[in-house]
Amino acid sequence: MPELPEVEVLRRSLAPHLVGRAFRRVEVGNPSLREPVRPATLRRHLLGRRVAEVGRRAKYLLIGLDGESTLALHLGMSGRVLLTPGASAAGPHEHLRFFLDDGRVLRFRDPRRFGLAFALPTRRLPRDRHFAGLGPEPLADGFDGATLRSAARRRHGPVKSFLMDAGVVVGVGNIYACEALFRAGIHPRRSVARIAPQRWETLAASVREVLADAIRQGGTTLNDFADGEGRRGYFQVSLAVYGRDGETCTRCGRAIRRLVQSGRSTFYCPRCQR
DNA sequence: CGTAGACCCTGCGCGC
DNA sequence: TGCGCGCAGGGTCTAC
Repeated sequence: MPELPEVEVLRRSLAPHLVGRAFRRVEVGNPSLREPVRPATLRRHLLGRRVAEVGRRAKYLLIGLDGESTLALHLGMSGRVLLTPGASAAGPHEHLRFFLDDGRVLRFRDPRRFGLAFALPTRRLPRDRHFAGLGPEPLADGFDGATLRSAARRRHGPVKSFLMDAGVVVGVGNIYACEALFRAGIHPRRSVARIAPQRWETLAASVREVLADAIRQGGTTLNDFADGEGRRGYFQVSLAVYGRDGETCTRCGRAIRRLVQSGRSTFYCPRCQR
């Protein structure tokens, strides 16, 4: 479900409600996410602490507590985080519940259980194995064509897989990789060794633009994405290629095609993308 | 070293 | 209606 825009939309929806709140209780249902949830560790870091900030790194939601500890949540493919007014019963696949001092409950639901939830001292975060190998944030200052071009040195393979490599740039998943390549007019199978410097600039700009547009429109709700208060996104109506196999290209009218790269579907326009 | 494929898990929509 | 298949927004590990 979530790429960078969806996590960012979630972050923005949660921040005003979480900042200043304290954690009263932590309940763990099924602890077997991608890595086992450790209830005792969560409680040690969270209980009695107040939320100082709600941040994001790559596709991780980072809830900072009193500047000392951080709760990291990753939504995997099917994760959702919801803030509800009261302590109603756990819904299906609701694996975590965080009870706040204002009576509200932060709930983590994830049917496929590819998600993650862990807490750690904030100062250790940069060296933590989940974050240590991550590339730059595409929406931060300094991300440009040169960033991508230098990451592509001594590499080969298709540009689409390259864009989805979190060591190159974070937050770009299957939807936005397809959309950015369409905007840049680059064929997803093109080798990174055969992209001219100017086209790297175009691609970097396209990545930033498509992510920013998606955030502005509340993210992409293909199935069930919603922010912390249950509001759905509407960027899906702006998707130019993703999921549009066989439909016409909005720019040239040719049929959008689908192919498979590294086991993932890729959608592209055979005329607009070279 | 970098890259491709299998794999983790559940739910949904489709064709038969 | 029921069933099997393919597919799904992510990331990691292994084999080349």
